[in-house]
Parts: sequence; structure tokens; C-alpha cells
Amino acid sequence: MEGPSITLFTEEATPFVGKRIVSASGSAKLLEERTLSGERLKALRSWGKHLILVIGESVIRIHFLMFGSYRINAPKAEREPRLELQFINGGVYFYTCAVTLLEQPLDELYDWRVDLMSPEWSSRRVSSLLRGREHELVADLILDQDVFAGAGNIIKNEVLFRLKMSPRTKLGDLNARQRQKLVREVHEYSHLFYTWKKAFELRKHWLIYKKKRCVRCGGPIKIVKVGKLKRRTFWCPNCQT
DNA sequence: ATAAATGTTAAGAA
DNA sequence: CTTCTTAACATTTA
Repeated sequence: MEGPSITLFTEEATPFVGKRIVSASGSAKLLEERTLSGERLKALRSWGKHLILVIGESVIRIHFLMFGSYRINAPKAEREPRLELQFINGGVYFYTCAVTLLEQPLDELYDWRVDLMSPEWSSRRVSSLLRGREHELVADLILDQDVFAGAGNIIKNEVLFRLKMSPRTKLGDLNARQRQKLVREVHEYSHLFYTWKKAFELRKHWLIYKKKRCVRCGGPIKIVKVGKLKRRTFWCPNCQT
């Protein structure tokens, strides 16, 4: 699950912020050491692909990894959530996710300037983090959560295509202007992802991800696995050079 | 129906 | 000590 989806959750779940937890259950180990029921959900935040729940004096991080999912007021049939929180006005359900207790203050843990969905996101900060990484593939850098927090493989694929950039492009192949453009495009696309996902029309807007033929030239799309991360990369050799 | 994937971490190997 | 590889996690989609 990519960053924009986490932001959407925090927005959809705002009716529960400030509310007391009536009951907490699920298979998360954390429930054995922390009693959440009776505590108040003080804040809901996100950083990249991390969902952050501030509950009483505890700060809990939820990561959905590849297969995780959430529901609000409508649990999945016959499936025990990893974590379920009931409030007086409804409930949230988290499935197949990693639930972790955070011990450090959020501001020490997270640099909000790299979170693509944060109002504090800073292109200058991101650009400065890219300095010295010219030998690395753009495809790997986009997935680096310390640089582009919240970008996942879909965003990576779509950004590379929109910039007409080959998956084998190294950061060092770009001039200053192109580099700037890259940083801005990852940010821009993350927000488009958010808007489209909210409207349930994300897939409709995919230009290359999971496509068999190029929307631009009609040619066949290749799938390559490049860089150190070796994630699936859809590539039109004709349009992305 | 089988495989592969919107992802990360930790352990073990080199 | 650092870097790379592999497995584990576990569900949905094609």
C-alpha cells in the first residue's frame, strides 16, 4: 500500500479522533502489553507508508506492507483483523499489517520534509538528500523511503513513464533541471494518486503499470527488473529512452 | 489454479 | 565491518 492510501485513511477516520476506545481486539501482540480500551485516540497521522495512531500515552505504527488492508465500519467477512478498535461511533479494522509500538518522539523518528503527502514536504530537502547518489538508478531512488517517503512501485512506474525515462537511467544521467523535474513529478504524481484513489478511479489512470501496450505509441511494453531493488518495471523501449 | 505482487525486515552469506 | 541475498510474512488478482 502506497503513501496516498494511508493519507486517505487518516482522513476517512477523522470521526474517531478524540474519541475513547470502547474495545480493542485482534491478533496483534501489542495488545498483550498495552490495554488500549478506555484510552483516547488522540491523533491520527501518517508518514510515507506508515500510519501513526496516538492512543493515550502510546504511539502505534501500522505498516500494511504488500498485502495489508483496512476497513472502516465494515469489517471483512470471516476474517480476524490484526487490530480492531471500536469507538462509540464506529470502528476501524486493520488486516495483515505490522503493528509496532514506537518508543521515540515522532519528530525524532520522522523527517516530515520527505513525506510526499505532508504539507511540510520540501523539494529542497529531497534534492539535498539526492546529492552524492549520482551512481544510483532513479528507479531505486524513487523507492527509497528516506528520500521519497510514501512512493511505491506504482508511483515509480508511472513517474518514469511520464518523464519518458528509461528504467536504466541513473541520477547522474540527469542535468540539474531534469533532476528538479524528477523530484517535483514524484510529488505531483503522489497527489494525483491520492485524488484518483479517493474517486475509486486509480487504475483507470495508469499509463504503463500493468499495461501490455504503450498508450502513446501502441508498441509492446516490456517488464524488466533493474537496480538493487529489482522490482517490476514496465517499460516502453520506444517512448522511454 | 498457480504465480506473482501497491513492501519491509532480519538473518545469514559473501 | 559492510554489502548482498534470501526468506518470511500472508492475501488478492490475473
